[in-house]
Amino acid sequence: MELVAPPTRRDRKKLATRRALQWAALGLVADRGYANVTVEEIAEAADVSARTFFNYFPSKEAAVIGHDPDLFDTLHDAVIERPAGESAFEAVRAVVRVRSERFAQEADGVTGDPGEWFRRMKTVQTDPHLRAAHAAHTAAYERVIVTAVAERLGTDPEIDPYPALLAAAAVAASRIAVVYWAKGGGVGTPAPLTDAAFVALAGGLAADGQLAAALAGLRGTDPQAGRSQNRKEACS
Amino acid sequence: MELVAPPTRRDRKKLATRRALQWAALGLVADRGYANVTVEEIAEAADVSARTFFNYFPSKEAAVIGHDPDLFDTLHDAVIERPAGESAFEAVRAVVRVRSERFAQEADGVTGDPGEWFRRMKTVQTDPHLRAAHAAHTAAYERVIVTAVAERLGTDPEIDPYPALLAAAAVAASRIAVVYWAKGGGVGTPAPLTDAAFVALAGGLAADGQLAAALAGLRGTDPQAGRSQNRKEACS
DNA sequence: TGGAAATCTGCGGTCAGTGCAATGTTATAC
DNA sequence: GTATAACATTGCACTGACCGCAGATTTCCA
Repeated sequence: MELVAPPTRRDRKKLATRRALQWAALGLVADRGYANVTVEEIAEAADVSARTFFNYFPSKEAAVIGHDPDLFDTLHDAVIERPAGESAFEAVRAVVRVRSERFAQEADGVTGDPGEWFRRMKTVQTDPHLRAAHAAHTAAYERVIVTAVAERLGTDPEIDPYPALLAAAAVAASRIAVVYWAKGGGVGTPAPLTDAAFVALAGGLAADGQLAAALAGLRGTDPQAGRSQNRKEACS
Repeated sequence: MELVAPPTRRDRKKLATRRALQWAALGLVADRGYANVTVEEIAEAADVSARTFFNYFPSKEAAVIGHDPDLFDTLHDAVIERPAGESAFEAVRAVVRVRSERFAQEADGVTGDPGEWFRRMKTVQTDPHLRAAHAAHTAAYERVIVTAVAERLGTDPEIDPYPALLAAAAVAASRIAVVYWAKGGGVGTPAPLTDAAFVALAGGLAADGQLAAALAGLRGTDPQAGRSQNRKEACS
């Protein structure tokens, strides 16, 4: 009853194994830290052999991060296929916004436990090794946007820096919005924060005055976040 | 005759070994690709044991990327110690600008061969593994700026997203400026490009009109860059 | 000149990641 | 329903990154 091709039993098993590995990897790492979990243990928890693990993910990092093999192609196409009337800026904003929303949906979706999901996300942002892996992933994301924007504009990204700047701003806005959305407890969707970050970045970071509204939007979404810490504080 | 402490023989040897390892790593990787160079070969080329390699660098990547252990502390302090009259925006811009310039100076400095230096930089930007490592390094750079800005402003970066946005924009501007400066052959310093990227990012990405001047600045610096490619072109 | 301290190195070990070949499982043709 | 092709799983053996340790060597300083 699917749209394109009914997924066969093989496909279903494959997807299940993939999810099991990913979920096991995240869980174990959240419990014990990235360095204290072996691939063998992850595979064990998902009830497959260690060798099979590497048939699904190219590295231990990839399983924890949750690398979707054709996400990037999808994003590329999404930028290209936005209405021709839209500026590149609008097209990228729309695509990134949708991506943030879909990402947030996973918090509820994968299991019925958003709290567990947030715990694991926090791990990814905390562990040094995983932070590095995530940064690499984000950079790849950005590269996809660069080439898509250049293609859309018909310019050569090797010469025209505009696609690079736009992609950097867009990906940064998305990334920061999701982080602060999660810090605020993950209420609703990060889309308004994404928009606010876009406004802040693209509308003029320097003009502190005109920035206030956008930042108020970013801050205001998490009313329960304690302000006890909102004082000067050195962080080592 | 140094300012703080006369470097002892030990220090000099240590620095020399460090540089030798780094230069050997970059050279071998530029020749044969990251995956086709072993730590043992790098150590061999620098005339130390493989075990000693890991006394200098925590990983193979670090040697190629050229991780300076206390660069981040320096940058943190630089942001803090900018004149109190400056806005955070101006302070960060100044620090990032200086950093870009200093980075560019290495092109001539390390050896008398800037061409060789550019060849190796290109490798870092081309090889997937090194791109990932570089992205991770850049993310760490950005984190340092975030905490420094927050400290300077006396806000908590966990709550106030402004430091994160500013740092992201600054680091992105710096990174893109250096890349396009290098693509243009590395004439002069990347500082004007950094400024232009700052203007583009901070002054309003969306307003295509007002952006034209900044981008013209970015493009115009490499007059010899062939415009034969400056046509529509899909990049797979 | 004689230690004290830092550095270099070899050794043994763990674990990530890969190619290969055997085995098991699912899909398909008849 | 069975044969067979296609694909997935697994074990095995191997390379190479990386670390802790302990002994040898070099550099420093009194």
